[in-house]
Order: sequence, then structure tokens, then C-alpha cells
Amino acid sequence: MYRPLARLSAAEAVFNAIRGDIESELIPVGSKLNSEATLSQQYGVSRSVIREALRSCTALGLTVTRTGKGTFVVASKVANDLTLGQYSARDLTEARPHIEVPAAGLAAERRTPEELDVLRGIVAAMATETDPESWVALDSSFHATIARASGNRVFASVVADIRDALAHQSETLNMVADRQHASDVEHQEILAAIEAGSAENARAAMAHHLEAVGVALDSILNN
Amino acid sequence: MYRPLARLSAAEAVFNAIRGDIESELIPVGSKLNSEATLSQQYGVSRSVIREALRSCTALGLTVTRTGKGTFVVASKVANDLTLGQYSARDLTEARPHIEVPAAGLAAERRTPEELDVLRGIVAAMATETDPESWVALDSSFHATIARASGNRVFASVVADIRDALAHQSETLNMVADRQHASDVEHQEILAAIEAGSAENARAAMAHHLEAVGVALDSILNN
DNA sequence: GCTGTCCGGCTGTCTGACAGGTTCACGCCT
DNA sequence: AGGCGTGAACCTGTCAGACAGCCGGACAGC
Repeated sequence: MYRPLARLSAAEAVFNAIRGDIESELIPVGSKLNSEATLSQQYGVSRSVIREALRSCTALGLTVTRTGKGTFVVASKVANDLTLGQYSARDLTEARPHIEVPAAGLAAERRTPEELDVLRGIVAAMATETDPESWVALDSSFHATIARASGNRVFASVVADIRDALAHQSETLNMVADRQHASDVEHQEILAAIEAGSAENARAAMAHHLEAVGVALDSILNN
Repeated sequence: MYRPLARLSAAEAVFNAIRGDIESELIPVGSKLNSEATLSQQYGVSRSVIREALRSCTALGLTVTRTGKGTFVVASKVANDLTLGQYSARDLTEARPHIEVPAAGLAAERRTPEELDVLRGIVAAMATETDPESWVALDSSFHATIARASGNRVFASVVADIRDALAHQSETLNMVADRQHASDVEHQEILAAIEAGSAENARAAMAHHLEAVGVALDSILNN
């Protein structure tokens, strides 16, 4: 009575199998999948098919693959903010300096006294904040406020988007513990430059800060 | 001042490029991508890399690939119900008969007079309904009511899930125009069997209905 | 004890090949 | 002339084998 639909391709079948194992947590988050060669033998298909299946898992954010090491499970289910979180950590880290550094320079020249007050308040609050999530929220405000203080609506809007995306990434939180104190110091330097009205120093301080953050994120992504 | 993150693999780079073209609607929805061999030449990489990149697009629901025909753009952005819409049209069509057919049989034996009234009302409404979306909603109610009438909470729950997922798929709507009248007739036959208390006839009528729907969906998926 | 080097394992990519699905035009038959 | 089958061209799906580059650990030398 029942006629099946078109056959699944081998790659789809393997993808379904692996995805099922991951979503059922049969393969727990954090663990390493078998090597492509091993999976190839296990499923009785060529390595090309395995790679395409893993590529699907990676596209859905279930796994990450690192050259020379293997493929690792990073989530047991598909994140539902795949749409909104359209920026990858790499995209963000790469783009930030190009936007936030010039924005900091403009902010040093154009900031109002009120904006300075806000920034001082944020920096002070961060120094005593111990909860990582709250600290990240303050960090977002700090950078967003500087972008607004640049007087350029494009910078303000883009930085707001970037901060929003960053706040939704687990790497951000993982990084806080190591970077919190260092970031506080760097923030103070940025603030000082903006207070002094030195665009050059503000750009340098912001560049230094983002560089350090980028390095930290990089090491987390490749550990 | 700025050190880039780890290089993107060729497959990731090509994926980003194609995804960008799709999301910017530079490659409009409905159009066909160049063949894998052609893309291979265009991007200067091997066909394997192209296939992995396209596999990523397909995993995100941006494209579908059909053997012997090519790869087609089906969405300009990643759907945000990738999580919820965890069932593919294929999954649904494949599973439905195994659940709804026995449920119809049980419903014929266990339905209450009140449930019969509800079903009659739905069938009557569908016969005069012209708006496709409203018709689909009634269709969902019809199948869900039968599942509830089976007296088996598992069937009721599963069918509700299935109907919910189906209602969110564009293929469902595309199919209505062609199938509406035929489905109305088939629904009447199912209702008649359930009214008569004939489990055998109810199963047969439901099986026939789902078979016809499956064929229609199949032709849409492979047109 | 520390360091540097080497090796085995793994991913990233390429090449070439063949099977099977799809389309279309050409030519044959009616 | 019109319908029909058939084959050629093109496309995706899969396979096997190969090699470069990255990574981790073992092992020898200082």
C-alpha cells in the first residue's frame, strides 16, 4: 500500500545517522567523532560521502572540524538563532577592528560630556562586577556607547549588531574569565584617551584591546 | 596591527561566496546554480570542494540538489524554524501512513458521537472553503481529530506534531490547488467508514488518501 | 630535565573514473 | 505530418587513490 519516496543519497543517510547520534546525545557534546577514514569503514562508504555528511553537521553548528585533529561535537541540537546569529565568531573578530577603531577615534573628538559620564559609569561598574554575564552586558554597553559617541549612525548601528551577535556566542562567555581584568585595564585606557580627546590614542587603545581579545578568542577556537 | 584568524578552507570560502550570492538574491530563489563542473572551474577548485560547499547550503535549507538536474535555490535566507521543523517533507510523508492508518482504524471503533459531529462539520466546511490556508487548517483538524478519536494519546500527540510540521512547509500549500477536490472526496470516504464503524474500511480509505497525497507531494518535490 | 626532531595519524584537496538520472533532438515508423 | 522511441550530452552520486600540511606524542640528544 505504501510506496516510499525517492531514496536517500548515501551522504544524506550518513548525515541522518550521525545527526541522530548527536541529537540523542549518544555521541555527547565535547567528544570527538571517529576519523573520516574510520567512519568510512564503519558506514561502508567512501571518505567523500563521510566528508559531505560531516559538512552538513558543521553547517548546522552541530560539529566543528579542525585540521589534523578531527571532528568534535559542539552542540546536541541545532541552534535556533542560526538566522540571527548570521555572523560567525571569525566574521565578527575580523570585522570589529575595522569598525570600532575608527569609531573610537571619532568618539574621542565628538563625545559629549553626558556620553563621557556614561562611559565612566560603565567602566566603574565593570571593575566590581563578578558575574560573567553581567560583565559581558556591561562590555557590550561600553562598546556600543563609544560607537554612538562617534556621532556616526552607521558605526552605532553596526556595532550594536556586532555586540548583539557576540553576546549570543558561548565563546564570549568562555573568554571572560581569562580576560576580565585585562579588559578592564584596556577599557580604562580607551576611556582615558576619549576623555583626553585624543583620537590617535583612542584608536591605538581600541586596536590594542581588540587585538588582545582576538588572540584570546582565537586560542579558544583552536584549543 | 591586525592579525587575521586561521585561514578559511577552500570549501568554506566557496560556501560563503555562494551563500552570499543567495542571501543577497544575486542568485534569485527558484533559479538553478551552475553545474558542479562549471562552478569548479569558476572558483578554481576541485569538484569535491564545490560539492561540500553545496552540501552546506543544502543543510541550511538554501538549496536542493536533484540527481541529473542540478542544484536549485529554494530560499534566500536560512529558515529560523530549522530547529522546530526538524522533520523533512520526506520524513513526514514516510511516517504518516504508519501512524494515521492504524489510528483511523481505531477511530472507527472508538469514536464518540461528539467526535463524529466534529468530523462531519470539518468535512462540510472543507467542501466550501476556497482559501488554501484555511483549507489546510481544516485538513489539519480533520486528521488531528481522527487521531484523538483513536483513543490513543500517542497517536493523538504524534499526529498533532506531524500536522504542525506539515502546516509550516510550503510544499503543503503548493499541493492544495491540485489536490483539494480529490482530498475532499477521500475525506468523505474516511468519514463514512468511521461513521459506519468499519475499521478495515477506515484503514483502507486513509491509506488510499495518504498514498494519493504522497504521490502528489513526490511529484512536487521532483518536478 | 628540557628541548628538538621525527613519525604516525588526521584533515584538506585534487584527479580520474564510472554508474545512473534527466533532457532534448533526431530520425524512424505509422 | 505527427507521434514515438532512442541515443547522445549533460548532470549528480559515489568511489579509489594520492599527496600536502597540520597536530600530537614519542624518543633521542643535550
